[in-house]
Amino acid sequence: MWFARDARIQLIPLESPPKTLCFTFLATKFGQMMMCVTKHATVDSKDNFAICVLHFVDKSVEKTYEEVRKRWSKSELQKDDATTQLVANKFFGNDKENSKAIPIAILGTEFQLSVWRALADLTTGETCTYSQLAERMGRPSAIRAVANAVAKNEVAILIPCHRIVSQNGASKYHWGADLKQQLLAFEKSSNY
DNA sequence: GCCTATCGTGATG
DNA sequence: CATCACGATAGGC
Repeated sequence: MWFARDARIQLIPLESPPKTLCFTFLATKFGQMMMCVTKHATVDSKDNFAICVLHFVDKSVEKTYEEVRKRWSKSELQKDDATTQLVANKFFGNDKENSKAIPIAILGTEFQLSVWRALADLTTGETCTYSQLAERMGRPSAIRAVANAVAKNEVAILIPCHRIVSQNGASKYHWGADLKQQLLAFEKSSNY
């Protein structure tokens, strides 16, 4: 499983943590991932599921689960392969047409939302430094704060935090700097 | 390489 | 509330 190139996303701010999160583990091109989806009331449609969490399993499923559980301690995590897989197929299927933007439910401060929205503006393969991003947001001196917010992104790939690199090439990543490089290399290659 | 300015967050009392 | 420590930084030396 992988995502369509230039997939469009729709960010839906949450006012409070969802009561329940359905989750499953998915096999992807770059390894196993944990995905959580939630019903949200903001969109008026019958299939109103939004993606809430998309984490790489870099150590073990237990570790990943534990991390997500801690972050979403107010929500009940419910193993639900069927529901989650349904959402995944709907938006990530190879043969699906991605006419619809992928709904992503996010919970964060105003500042964090603005950082994540800025991330969503980056195109596939495009990179940007932390300071450039800060400047783009009109907060040129809030570089460290921007980095903090970038690091707290819960939805890997779709909210492309891997496209932010440091000015000297150090370039850290929550799930490993090497994975970040792989992702960027892949985005720049022609076989996306 | 080390030093420091910088600023939003979360923890703590 | 007030304070504090902490970064996926950057720039000066």
